[in-house]
Amino acid sequence: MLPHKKIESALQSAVREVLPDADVSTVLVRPGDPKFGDYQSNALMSLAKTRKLNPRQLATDVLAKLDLASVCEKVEIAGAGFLNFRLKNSVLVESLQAAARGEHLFFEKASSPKTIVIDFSSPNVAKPMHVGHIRSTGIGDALQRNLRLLGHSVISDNHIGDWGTQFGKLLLGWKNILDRPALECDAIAELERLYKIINAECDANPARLEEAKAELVKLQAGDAENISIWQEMTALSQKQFDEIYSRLGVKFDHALGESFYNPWLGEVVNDLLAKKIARESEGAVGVFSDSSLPPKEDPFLVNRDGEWIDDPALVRKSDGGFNYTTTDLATIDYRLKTWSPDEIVYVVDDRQSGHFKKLFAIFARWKSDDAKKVKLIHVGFGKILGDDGKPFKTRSGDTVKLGDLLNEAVERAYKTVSEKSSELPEAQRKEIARVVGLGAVKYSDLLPNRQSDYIFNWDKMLALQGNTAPYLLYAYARIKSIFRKIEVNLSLATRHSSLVLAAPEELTLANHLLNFGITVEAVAEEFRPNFLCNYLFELAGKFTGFYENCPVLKADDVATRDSRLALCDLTARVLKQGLETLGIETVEQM
RNA sequence: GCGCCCGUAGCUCAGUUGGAUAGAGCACCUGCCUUCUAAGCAGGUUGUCGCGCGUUCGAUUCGCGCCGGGCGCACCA
Repeated sequence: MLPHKKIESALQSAVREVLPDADVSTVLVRPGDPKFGDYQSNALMSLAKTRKLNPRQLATDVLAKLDLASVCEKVEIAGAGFLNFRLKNSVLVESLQAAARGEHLFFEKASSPKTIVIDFSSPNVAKPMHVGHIRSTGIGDALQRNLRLLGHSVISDNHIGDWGTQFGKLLLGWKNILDRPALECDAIAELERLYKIINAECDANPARLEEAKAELVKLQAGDAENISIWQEMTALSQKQFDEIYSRLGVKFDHALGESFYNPWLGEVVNDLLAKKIARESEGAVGVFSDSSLPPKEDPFLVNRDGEWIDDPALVRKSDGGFNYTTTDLATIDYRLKTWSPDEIVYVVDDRQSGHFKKLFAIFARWKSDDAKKVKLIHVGFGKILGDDGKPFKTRSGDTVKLGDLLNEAVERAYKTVSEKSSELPEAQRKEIARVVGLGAVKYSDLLPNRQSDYIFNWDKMLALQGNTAPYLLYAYARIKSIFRKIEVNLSLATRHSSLVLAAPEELTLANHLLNFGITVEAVAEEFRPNFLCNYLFELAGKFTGFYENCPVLKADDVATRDSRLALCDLTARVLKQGLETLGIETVEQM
């Protein structure tokens, strides 16, 4: 058990002795200001507050029942009622040695693993994946990796947009103006061309729009020719998706697109109608407010000029077609029946938060028993902006294609690595550029708090100074460089050497290694990969402090050298594991 | 109009149950390569945490009201 868990557990039982009815689940310890100790807890102050007790007195009482002699130095009460803990050096050393022996890597599997469906990426068929997809794809992948690391059973599902009104226009275009050679050359570009032309025609000419709608109706009715064309378009798009995902190293357990749920949509609407959850309105079918909430909190009401009016979620259009709410309801139902998850997590743009509020509310009304068994979570994120603070576009005003973006990142990284490390063979520089370029894009997207919009900046993400992927990869490469300079069997020997932690930089680094688990748990708790980014940046910084001040290969004696080698090795392993959890590869040299 | 999100150093952003003196990077200045990768490090300067009120022993964090910005608001997803 990791030291902070031992402290927590002892503290919780001490609290139970003093306050038998207290909920100790919030009695936690956190890394604190090193000046006060290695860990601190402020939980007693909030406990005292709700019970109107004197916080310092409560701390004193709890302290009297607290037995941590084997783990900590003397526990101190400070300020209004903080508890400060400082680990015994022997405990710190033993924890690192256990890690060096391969017994753990400073994190523990969840005590009660959950089954979690995570829904992310969701690109659209017949459209190029664009820069915006990096957000859902990168955050979603980092979260699935993080949750898996903690031992949860994760089912990732790519809810591809392979069904919907755009196919009416695409079919019309395919039948009338398809350029076969162009399709074979660049399928997505050709499909995009068809869509743009027909879309413009539909805007200008209502008759054209009717033609497109007719194609859509035929498709939805199962017309053989239209189905066959649709299948070809889907297959061509899947090739594009596979190529991007393979570059990004992103894997899905399933890719059940919208079309998969098509057979159940009619039933969903009929059931909603039968249960009086939905009703007809202006020829469409929608779910309206059930007046169970005050208007302000009711997702099915909106205020127009001082008056609360209906803002329903439509589940069937007046032309008989279905909306994405219908598909999403069928999807939740399918997922519950198929996987019985504890949670379903949607990594989708924050602008759709209104949709998810409605969706979750409808599901709770539709299948209230099932809804109690699952937590539906919308993990939203902000937009990517350009220098001007407006949505990130190319110079000509088009959306930036994801493939182009990745190419440019790798090219820029190649230029830098060729300048800085011209002595490396070209093939190796290319590989470094690939890892650094892709890592930089992913990392810069994961670093900001996901809720906020962020400004895209090539120079910043590829900079080697500051909180960037290249900086972290560089720290890793410097460690690996040390190991290249020693014999192989010596590096094996260090795994069993005993550690001596004496220099302040060694202690700081060692303590920080111990916080890896707290960090990945926080990421999983709040679905915020940026916590891990910041942890790794601090780790790299603390390693650099150690690296500058504590010679490893030229240490004064063999024991110190081996101890420091072990510390280097552990740091490298945590960096590698952390980056891998963010979906970022490492290089041995750069 | 109503709802949601945001407002922290000159710029870009962190800030984990409310907690101890609010932090990074960039930029600017000064140093450090006959010692493990200088793509690095050390030091210096930088704040009415949008404004006000409230809750609290304690508020950047919670509540209310303003101001400023973004997004959303029935047959697209």
